[in-house]
Amino acid sequence: MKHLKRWWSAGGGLLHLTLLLSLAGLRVDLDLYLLLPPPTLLRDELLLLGGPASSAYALNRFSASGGWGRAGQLHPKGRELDPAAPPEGQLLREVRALGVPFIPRTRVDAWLVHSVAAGSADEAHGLLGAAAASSAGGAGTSVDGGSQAVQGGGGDPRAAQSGSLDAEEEEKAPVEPTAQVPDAGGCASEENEVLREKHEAVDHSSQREENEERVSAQKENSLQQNNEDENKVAEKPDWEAEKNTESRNERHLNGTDTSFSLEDLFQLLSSQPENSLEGVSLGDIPLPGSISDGMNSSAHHHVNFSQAISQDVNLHEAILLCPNNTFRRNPVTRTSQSQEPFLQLNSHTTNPEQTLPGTNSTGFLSPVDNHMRNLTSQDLLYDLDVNIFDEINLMSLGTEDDFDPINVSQLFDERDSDSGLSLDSSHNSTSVTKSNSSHCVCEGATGYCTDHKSSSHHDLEGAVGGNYPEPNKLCHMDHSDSGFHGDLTFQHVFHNHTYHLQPSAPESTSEPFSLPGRSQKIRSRYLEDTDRNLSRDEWRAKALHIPFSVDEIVGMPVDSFNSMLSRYYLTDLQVSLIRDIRRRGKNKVAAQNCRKRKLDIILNLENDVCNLQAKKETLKRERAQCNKAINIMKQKLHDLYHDVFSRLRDEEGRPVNPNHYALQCTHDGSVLLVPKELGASSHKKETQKGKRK
DNA sequence: AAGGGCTGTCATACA
DNA sequence: ATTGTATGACAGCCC
Repeated sequence: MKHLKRWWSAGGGLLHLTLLLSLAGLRVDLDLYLLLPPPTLLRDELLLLGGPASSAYALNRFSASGGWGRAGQLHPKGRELDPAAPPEGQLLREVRALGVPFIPRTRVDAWLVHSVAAGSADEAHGLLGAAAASSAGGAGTSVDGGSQAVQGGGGDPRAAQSGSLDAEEEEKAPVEPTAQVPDAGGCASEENEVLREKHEAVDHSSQREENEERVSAQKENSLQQNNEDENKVAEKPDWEAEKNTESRNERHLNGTDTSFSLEDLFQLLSSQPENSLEGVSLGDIPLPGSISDGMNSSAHHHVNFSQAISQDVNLHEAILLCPNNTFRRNPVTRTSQSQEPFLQLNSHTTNPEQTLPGTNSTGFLSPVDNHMRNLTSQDLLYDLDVNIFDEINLMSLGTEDDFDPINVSQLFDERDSDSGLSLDSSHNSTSVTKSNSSHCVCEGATGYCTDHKSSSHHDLEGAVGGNYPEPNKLCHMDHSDSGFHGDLTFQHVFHNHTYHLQPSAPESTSEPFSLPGRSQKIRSRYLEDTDRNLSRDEWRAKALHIPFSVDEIVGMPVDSFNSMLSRYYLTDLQVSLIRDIRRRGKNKVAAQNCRKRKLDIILNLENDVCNLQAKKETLKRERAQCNKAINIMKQKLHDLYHDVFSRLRDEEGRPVNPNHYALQCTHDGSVLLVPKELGASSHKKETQKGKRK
């Protein structure tokens, strides 16, 4: 934390940092995510360092803060900004106001957003805000404060600053510590204190006063204007953003990529005097290619910035193509190692110097860079206040795709509550799909999805885990392996788009986003619905940043499952949750099978009943027929009997009385006329003899 | 609003 | 002892 404070307090260092953040903000959604370890590892490393960032601590903070009180400061619904909400960071709110997933997936991502938004980097806000807004609104979705900042930055740098500052003040004004949010009140005030400290670290009081005056005047029109901007942007066709991406990809594929790279930006910025950098916005930078072309019209500012920000690929190109880059690795190797979270931790520590070789060459970021270079990973992690990490963690949770902190808190608090959502609910047609992964692959060498739809993918799939490779493909985690390589910082690149390509995911369906003609509102609605369709376990896994998908956890063989648990460095809480997810998932499938089986049994029994009833009717008919035949035969026998007796005569010629005599058949086939008494007795004797035999 | 169906989850027993 | 499976019971959601 002291390093951070040093950064904040040191003017030049702060400028460098803010510029670094600004530049990183161009790829906050990408580069920093690549360079930083997953929060789990951060927390674990903190735990190893003796820090209180254990899972239990996190949970305690979680519960102590009123569930997701802190995270609740972040608007669960991106577009519906609550003016009374506590400060969550201007940039964050701007981005979230865009309704697009500018999502800090890592704690440091969130920290970047949070820190910059805290007001200590106002001079960079024009850059970062515009960059973030453009990054988030890469598909031409910039609205609200973000668009204001961007539009201001496009024409006049000062206007860009003021625009972003205005937007910031607009957002901050209603969220003063006295914000009337009961559930997050305590946390809000606490966080506001932190924000205030950060504000005091950098003196922008004069600007703030000016802006506050403007805010009071513009406050009334802000919401209306935001709505207008939103509607305006919402009507922008999707093909516009896709067109930019396609053109960029085309240029990249043709090897004539003249697009604006971060390396260019570094050089441009480094060529500027440090003092003048404060007023630098992207609008001042002569952006080559289509970007600069688009800058001619202020009406296309946010689009141009989208283009500029969408050059995130070029950051990787700048890194990958750097001649000093000793950590470049062939894609196969990177892919093979792209799934190891632990390596992301290493990449985190190597981030400052290894991921920005161009900055070293230019010496642009030397103060910060040197400072960062002197820091070990433990220093960085230990110096960063654990509370910050927890905040960031919650923020990152809260900012991920309309994340509803209340829901998550309920997920943890109310074990008995049922979401009523099946796993398949996330696999329905509205689920985020991986069909867009091909789009990501086309992004070029980085293979990273830069548009917001891809970002949402990462949130939905990456956070929960997406499609990780089978454990046998995973690199074995070895903390003692200090010989990490900087190229591991790119693991997420391949990791992300690789598991997007995994065809095994049952939820893979065609993404509606790829359909032309759909409005941004539909997209946002779609994202919201998609998030809502996340099952409880998926939310839980997402909340704990478990790097496996629920389907994987459930469907994995026990050997692979145990191997996976042993290979990954997971907290007890994560392991417990994974086992619970597996148990619940298995049991859910078992219950489904059980019910299906029960239904089948019932159906079979009903069929049996029907068949037996039919058979019974048939047997009844047969019995009736048999009885009828028997009666006929009886009648015939009776008639024959009387006919025979009518013809019989005794020795005196008199008719034989059938009541006194009976006809008896012998074994030799002859028929005897015997008196009934003798016949009865003889019959008895024969039967007795037969029994004796 | 009541009720039935569906689903997820838990507890328990058993293999 | 652990794990998976089966099933009754319960609760929540939806129609």
